[in-house]
Amino acid sequence: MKSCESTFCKCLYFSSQALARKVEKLAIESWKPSGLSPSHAYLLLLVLKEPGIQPTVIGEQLQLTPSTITRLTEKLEEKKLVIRTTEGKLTNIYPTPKGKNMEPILNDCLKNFYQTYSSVLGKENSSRLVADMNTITDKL
Amino acid sequence: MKSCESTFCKCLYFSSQALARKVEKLAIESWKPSGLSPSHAYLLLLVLKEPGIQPTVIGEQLQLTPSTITRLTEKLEEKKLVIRTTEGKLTNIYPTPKGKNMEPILNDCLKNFYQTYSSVLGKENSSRLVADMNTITDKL
DNA sequence: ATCAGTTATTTGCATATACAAATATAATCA
DNA sequence: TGATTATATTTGTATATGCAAATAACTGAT
Repeated sequence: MKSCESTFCKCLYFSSQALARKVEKLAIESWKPSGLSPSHAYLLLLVLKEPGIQPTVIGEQLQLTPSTITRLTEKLEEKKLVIRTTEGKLTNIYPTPKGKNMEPILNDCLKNFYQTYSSVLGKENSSRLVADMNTITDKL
Repeated sequence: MKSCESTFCKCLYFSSQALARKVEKLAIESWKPSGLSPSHAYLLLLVLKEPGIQPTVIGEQLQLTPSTITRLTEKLEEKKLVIRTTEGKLTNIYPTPKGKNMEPILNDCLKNFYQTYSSVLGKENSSRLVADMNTITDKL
């Protein structure tokens, strides 16, 4: 499957959407062993790295809106991987023991994902691309 | 809003998702004058360029699945911008007169969108980025 | 101490998209 | 010709995500 060749399809809209979808597929594949979707997995990784982290902070890190974080967290809570404690207007999210046990497998998945795409694209290329995309995201 | 700075957030998954979301927002803004979402607008542009084009072909061009094309087309049909005619297993999609009238405004939106992002990023940069992203999408 | 404004989180609703299954048609080959 | 396989499209269902509004709590000025 080649990318679109017509004039107007060669634009940032398609390129970015199409790339994101392809990468998402790859990511879903990579995280299958954990039983989590990439977003859930990244959220859990973040909670493991910073136990007690708050939804807003997670949202900034993952570049997702607060409501999305709420939804993702709910699901992780259902699966008993994290717990939320609320005091005042703040909510803290902590990993449960079950969540902590996931750490090694999550790291494996992450490493796998990284290796898969960087072997396809080359380490240089892929990290340059990532850097470029981040720069541009910030600029827009 | 700066991009994520933790190690594992600096990966292709986040970069591509975040970029796609930002670009989508920009695109939504650009296409507002047409009253269509970017996907609908691009689909209509394609139908205007190739009247009678088939869903499968559109899907290849826009890099969306057939079912998504069906859904997008349905909405354009509701708005009386296109019509579908089915003979045998094939479906042809044609612009209606009302759809044809949209062409100038759609082209304006397209031009606007393009100019907005290339003025932010620089013409060189943005077309290189698009090219890179397409290459990588094809490789993955 | 109270009221206005600000911040953090959640909820209700809407959208875009995909996958898998269903349907319908066409093509091939024995 | 008839059976099987392949192709095109649609439908049912599920997911991720966002926006806007609702809650709830904190902050600061008077």
